[in-house]
Amino acid sequence: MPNPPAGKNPIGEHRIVHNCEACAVRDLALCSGLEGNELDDLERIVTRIALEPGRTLFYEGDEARNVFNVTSGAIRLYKLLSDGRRQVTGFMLPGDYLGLSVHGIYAYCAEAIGETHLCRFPVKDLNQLLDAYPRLEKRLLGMTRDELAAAQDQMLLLGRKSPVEKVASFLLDLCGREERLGEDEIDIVTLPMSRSDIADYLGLTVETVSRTFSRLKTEGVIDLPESSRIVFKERDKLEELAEGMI
Amino acid sequence: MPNPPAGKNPIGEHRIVHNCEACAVRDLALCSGLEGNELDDLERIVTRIALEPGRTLFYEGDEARNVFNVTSGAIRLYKLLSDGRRQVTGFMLPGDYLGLSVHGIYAYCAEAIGETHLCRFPVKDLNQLLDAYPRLEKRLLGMTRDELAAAQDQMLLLGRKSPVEKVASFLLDLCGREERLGEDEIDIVTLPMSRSDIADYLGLTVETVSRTFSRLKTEGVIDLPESSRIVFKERDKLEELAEGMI
DNA sequence: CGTCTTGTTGAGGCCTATCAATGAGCGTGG
DNA sequence: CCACGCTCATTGATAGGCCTCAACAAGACG
Repeated sequence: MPNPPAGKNPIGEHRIVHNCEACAVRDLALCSGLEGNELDDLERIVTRIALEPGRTLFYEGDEARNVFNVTSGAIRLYKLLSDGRRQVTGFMLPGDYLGLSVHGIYAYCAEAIGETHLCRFPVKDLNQLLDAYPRLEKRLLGMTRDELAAAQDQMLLLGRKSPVEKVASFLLDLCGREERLGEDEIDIVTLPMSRSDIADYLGLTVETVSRTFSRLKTEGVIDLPESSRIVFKERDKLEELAEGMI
Repeated sequence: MPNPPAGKNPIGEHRIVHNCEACAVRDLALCSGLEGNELDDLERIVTRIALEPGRTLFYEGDEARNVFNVTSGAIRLYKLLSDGRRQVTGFMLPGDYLGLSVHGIYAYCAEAIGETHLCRFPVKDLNQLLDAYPRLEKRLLGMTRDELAAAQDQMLLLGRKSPVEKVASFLLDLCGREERLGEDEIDIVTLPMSRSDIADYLGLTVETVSRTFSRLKTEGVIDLPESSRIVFKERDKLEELAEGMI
């Protein structure tokens, strides 16, 4: 079931895996735990799309016609204040599901960070499947619940943690997620997002984020071979920092 | 519907309204939209409980055996850091549902603010009902989704809003919720929680919260006849403040 | 090689946290 | 009934940390 052009680069698309069975995020995504008919029916309503870096998937306030599953790349979700202040509410990595809507309206903006591939499901069709396959609905509930729990952790971070604690938590969290994706380079994190994205995610400024990275490097807790690669040199200390135990 | 002693006093329990049909939060809670058999079965597994002020319902990390629906009073949900810093992640009012768990473990602490009544549902029993009644599962998904959207708003608040903007947003939000509960005193909000609760909810200190209330009062935006009663004198301005438009 | 974007580092000021004192409300007990 | 002590809220003074502004460095790209 190929394939849909998006962005300027439709060529990339036919390289995308076409069937759920072989999908890289098979065990993480919405489709996790489904079998046979369920998967076939899901596949019937899915469209694979690709986004080039910086491309907007949807805006807060748009009519929520679709939900998505990231299969590769990364998406930033964010909300804006009228004067341009931005809060990144999440980074969606392969396996993550996005498209939260309230009253049929998207609750945040979604933008591709790098080149990103997603599965797109029309809400209308998906709702029918939810009725037919309780397991799918349970999966959706589970993913929503997990995301809510993550949001609560983030509230603790935003409201009560210091900049170092925020950065340490962020790095460890990202590391955990990359591990779950099968990245076996333990203790090395690759940051797909910019300092400005990180700052807006942690409720800080770019300068503070940058200074904090530098400080952690100076103290020997991390190494920073490139600006987008973090090596954990003292994971224990990082974990203590993240929990405010230092 | 009087009134109930609590905590140590199981006697209170039988005084609480016994049937969902007559429940005050019938249209807000988990049970909203259910009928006949569904409601009967739900009623079969429910226990009404009462909590005195300050009483803990459960701790973060406890095994999550139950979920709850607030029927009267108010609950604060919070998370703690090892050194005692606290982040209140939400205030649960009548009609709200609580008991979020991940891997069967509660994701936050829950404490009664004032005298509070709740419906308690054993997760085990509820899960069986979810299988039998898709509508109930949809309702649960809907409530979880709404709460996730609220959490994202709160992230924006915590990460990017100034103290005045935080307080203004908080007051308006609370007002909206009280209105939905049928409080018809428009433009008057009764705060069930302390300044310290508010501070820990907004990522501020008590002093800053107090100063901000005073400032809003001085500027004529609100009135403050008692420390727990807020009168909106210029709602428009408050709304502008909340969205950072001033 | 120049330009643009992104990241890092520096200097300074403002805002909020901190520390401290006072005031208000409430229950208890004299 | 009022005095007392307790908790909670408010207000004041101070200081420290993060943001702001600014300059510089490092890549990315044509």
